[in-house]
Amino acid sequence: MQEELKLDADAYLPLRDVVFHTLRDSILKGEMEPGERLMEIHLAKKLGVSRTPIREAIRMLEQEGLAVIVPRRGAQVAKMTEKDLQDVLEIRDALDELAALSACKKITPEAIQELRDTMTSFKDAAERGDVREVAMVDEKFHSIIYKAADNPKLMVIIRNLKEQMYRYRYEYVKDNGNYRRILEEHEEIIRGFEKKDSEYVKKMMHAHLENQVEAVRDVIRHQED
Amino acid sequence: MQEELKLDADAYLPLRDVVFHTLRDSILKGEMEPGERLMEIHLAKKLGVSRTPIREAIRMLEQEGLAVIVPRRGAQVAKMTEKDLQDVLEIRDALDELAALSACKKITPEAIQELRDTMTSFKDAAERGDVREVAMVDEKFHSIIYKAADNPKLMVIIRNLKEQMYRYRYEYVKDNGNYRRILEEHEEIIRGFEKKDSEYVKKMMHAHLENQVEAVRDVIRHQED
DNA sequence: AAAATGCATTTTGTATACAAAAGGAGAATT
DNA sequence: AATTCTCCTTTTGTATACAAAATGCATTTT
Repeated sequence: MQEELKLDADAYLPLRDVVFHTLRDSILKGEMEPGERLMEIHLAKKLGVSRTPIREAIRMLEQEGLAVIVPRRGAQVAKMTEKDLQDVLEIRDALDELAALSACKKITPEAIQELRDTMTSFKDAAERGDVREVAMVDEKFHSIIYKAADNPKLMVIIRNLKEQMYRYRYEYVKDNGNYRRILEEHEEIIRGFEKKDSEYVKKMMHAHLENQVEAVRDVIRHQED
Repeated sequence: MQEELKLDADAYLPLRDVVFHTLRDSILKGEMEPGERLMEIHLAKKLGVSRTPIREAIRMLEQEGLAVIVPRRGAQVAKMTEKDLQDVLEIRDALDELAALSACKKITPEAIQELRDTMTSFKDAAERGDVREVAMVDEKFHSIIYKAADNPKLMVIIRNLKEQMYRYRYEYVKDNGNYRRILEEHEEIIRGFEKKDSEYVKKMMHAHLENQVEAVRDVIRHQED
């Protein structure tokens, strides 16, 4: 009796969440382009639900910075200028530094081992040329650090910022030439954690982000509006 | 004909915004306490509108971190533990540093003069014992810096974080003993801007925030749950 | 007495209806 | 030809109705 209690905890999901995830993925994958209008009735018909959950999902998207709502005029997929992106990256830089410093103080040997494990997965995926996997492992590496920083609110903010850049980031990890560099930087960061050398970690984390900055900037610069 | 076009631009405000502001003020003023339930029908009757704008307002409050929604169970005014507050302050510290550094690079002589002007207003208000005015002027001082940093997204995030602390901050400025210290710190920060000395500004800004941290921590520590 | 069950009530989730504003196309005016 | 005006369509804002889940309480059961 005791074992089968725990049947799928998220069997029920409010429609607004389903719609939210659907639209969010669409936007992040680039299926819906920046500037594209999000019309309630249209989306409602397309997804087979009423306007209510659509409206709520759109508001959730706005909260994530993925949609912009103008009263009485509806919502559209958020556009980003190069300046916007630069602004976001500046904030991420500051917050990743904070996360790294906090993590440096609090990180456990187990978490450091986890970081090492991701390195192995990263190498594997890189050798296999599995781009999606590489991206996920990279993501995981940083998640471990955020978790070690032990500041949930910080995590939420960083996740939000990342999401806003996500659309423009795709290209970066694709570029195989970067794998080696990323790997080395991760290595350095781990070393910093082991030595509990805050200043070192800080410097390495900035350098690590700096490369992404460059890459993303290229992507956005070459896109046509 | 030309002149009377521009009659009050915000004559029309969606009800959701009106409700949002009403509830937000209630929460910030402490009229609605942390943990208090936000029930749709109840609020709708109380404010004389339907559930729809109430729901949307509640979702906006969640976005600001002032409410917490649990699906199928409704929303309540967000509670904050000391740890939560500490986390928020940590982030604010990092972002205020960023803002100050950016501002230091970009600030104009005019903006510096504006900062000086707020000093005068601050002294005035302090002498008159006008607590509300003191708080507003202090707010303005920092707003000038955020504006000079020229990063709208940063501004939004900081405003959000401030809002989450607001309820717990009231007591701080009330304490007259702090006026002098605040004034001196502002003075130092301005000096840093004038010298374009990033490191100095950074140090002063941290010190400035540190005092708030202490004060707010006291407040939350002495509150009963 | 404690735990489990069932029922009534409350509350949220979703759909739908109607009102009001915005947008666009074509006719009328200059 | 350009501008204004009017009407029609589209779209959002708000209210309301109904369904489904959660909650609380009394009752039953152990």
